[in-house]
Amino acid sequence: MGTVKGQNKKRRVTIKDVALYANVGVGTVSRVLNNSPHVTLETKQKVLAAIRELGYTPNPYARYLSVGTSNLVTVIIPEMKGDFYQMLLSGIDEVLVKHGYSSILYPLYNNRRYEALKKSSELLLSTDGIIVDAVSVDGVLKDLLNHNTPTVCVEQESEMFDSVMVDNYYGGVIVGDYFADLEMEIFVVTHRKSHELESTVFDERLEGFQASLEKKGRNIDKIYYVPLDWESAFEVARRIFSRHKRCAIFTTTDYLAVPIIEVARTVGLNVGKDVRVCGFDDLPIAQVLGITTIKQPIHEMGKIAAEMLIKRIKGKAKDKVAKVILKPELVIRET
Amino acid sequence: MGTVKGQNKKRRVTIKDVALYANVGVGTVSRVLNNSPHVTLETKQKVLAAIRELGYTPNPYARYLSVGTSNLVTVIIPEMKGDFYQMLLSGIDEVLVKHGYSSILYPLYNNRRYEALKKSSELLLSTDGIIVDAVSVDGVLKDLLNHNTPTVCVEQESEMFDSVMVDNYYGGVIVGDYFADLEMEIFVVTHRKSHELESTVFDERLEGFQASLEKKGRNIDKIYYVPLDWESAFEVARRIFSRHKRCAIFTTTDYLAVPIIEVARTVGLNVGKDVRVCGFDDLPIAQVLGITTIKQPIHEMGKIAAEMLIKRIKGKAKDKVAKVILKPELVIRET
DNA sequence: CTGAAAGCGCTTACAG
DNA sequence: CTGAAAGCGCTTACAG
Repeated sequence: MGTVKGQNKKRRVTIKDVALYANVGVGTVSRVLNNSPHVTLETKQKVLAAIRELGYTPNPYARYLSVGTSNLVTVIIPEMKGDFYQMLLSGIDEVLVKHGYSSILYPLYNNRRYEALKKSSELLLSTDGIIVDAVSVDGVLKDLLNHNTPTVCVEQESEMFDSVMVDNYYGGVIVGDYFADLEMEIFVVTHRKSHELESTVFDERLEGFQASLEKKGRNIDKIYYVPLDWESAFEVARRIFSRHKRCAIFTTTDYLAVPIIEVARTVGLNVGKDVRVCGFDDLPIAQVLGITTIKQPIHEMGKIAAEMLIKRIKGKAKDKVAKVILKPELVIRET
Repeated sequence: MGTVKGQNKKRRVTIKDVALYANVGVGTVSRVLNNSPHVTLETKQKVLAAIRELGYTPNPYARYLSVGTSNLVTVIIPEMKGDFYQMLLSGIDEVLVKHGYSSILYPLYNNRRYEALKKSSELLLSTDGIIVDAVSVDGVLKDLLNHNTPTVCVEQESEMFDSVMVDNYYGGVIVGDYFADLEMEIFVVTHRKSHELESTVFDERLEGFQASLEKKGRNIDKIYYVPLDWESAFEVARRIFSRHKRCAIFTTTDYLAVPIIEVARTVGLNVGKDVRVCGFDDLPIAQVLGITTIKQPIHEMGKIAAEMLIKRIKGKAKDKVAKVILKPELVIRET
């Protein structure tokens, strides 16, 4: 079965081997591989048999080189904890799949992964398109992104690429308007962008909140900055409730609201009355725990991003950079 | 800059253009691209300048075709919620990066993504190696995986590939031994594998638990099956504690323990006394909430998987399929 | 319907 | 140190 040519190194079986084995030209093999209608059933079966016998698998890189398209889209996200990214990605996938594309994920949740991306950026970023959530395309990713490959940004603005985002500042304003009338101390639990891979959305939400409060003659009594994990949020929550039995807390994401509520309830406070909590995002968990929050259309945002990208890929987009800004809204629940 | 040859379609600038522009051969351009030491500083700078002027970016697919290696490893996981995968991936990355590889992630959290994987499997799975967590390689992925590309399995056994996992059955046994002495009703909250993309670890843990209990003459009073999300776990928790004020609950992952404890505490039960809860995994959240649990070395498991894979890639592994089974251990905390 | 051949954009011995 | 050329494994007009 096919003379091994001299060396005993395993040589990959190629389309040529198949052609030889099936007694046809490589073009014909390629045609059955690509389901071309212009092949006799007979030859087709001959080729298929050869493929099976030889255990042939096509080399996609060669194909790509030839046709110049991978049907792959790279999605870059800053981390993968929580429900947010799964929701976003499912929106993206919904439209991508419809157009025959698949997505690969690249979470940039620490510096090591950033370094790895830089090293292998070429292959990872040479897909047909790129969607970047939160991680700054005009900043850290600037030198990695190729201006010629279609790119769209989510949760951030960009001078170079299309973008879709929720008006985070405005979301903060809504919460401020809501909290301003409450006769209690006002705290914020948020995450401050601490290194360049992180998102700025939390800061924007905080700014809007602050501005709205000021306008109404109130101010934030204290801001607690925490890393984006529950361990830290739990600690802060314990600290808060050991001193304060009555307060309103704005957590700039529902993710951080969960521990706050857990601790408040554990120490016996009446959440919704003595303690008021407002989150952001409207993650599934917010519905379960009855968290008052700012709803943003995550799934929708993913769909829009993918649609913008497809447009760019197909060359149907305008030259000008497009920008879609979605409005968030307040959802009042028990907390 | 550079005459457009006839048509006005944007043609990608290639190594040839650079060579022409810099007045050198393509081989030389390639050499500076790959940091070959055999280039004069002078020509190197000439080439670099040309690259900059022309805005050249190399085509990685062509490179791959030529050298036959991508330095990329594909990691397939069943979902991305919770801390587990980030821990696993960081273990994998730690050793991968050391060897010059980068990882791309493919979460298979729903059927659409599975279909997309099938469609684009060639490119996605033609990296230098593959690590598959939980999703059955001998089952659903069987026809997608190429026997020639190095592959290692995590959290599952395989007849074809190397694997590393924790002894989940034994972990269940430990919990059983621990619960058998408790004089209260025994419940289980777990997830049952409901479609083929999901993991079987929960079932294995449950089996071990059941076996151990039986041996000691006890049995599970009720098993609650839930989807792997908090929404459902919260519901079940409310159901349980509306009827039972005293019980021991084994949740087959810490992830499911969180809502249980939250609800128990909310309704005023003394968790650790009236209500006992034991989780599985020892996720960070388990430490924060003081959850008694079965600790499994997730990060370590990732490292081992990557090391096995590297061995296969370098051809240094034995022919026989390797299997590493790690032992879990009980960590007693407040609950 | 099918084969021979050119081409995709790189890398890498091989000469010089 | 550097250039010309072969080769990586496909696809796709072009003839037939």
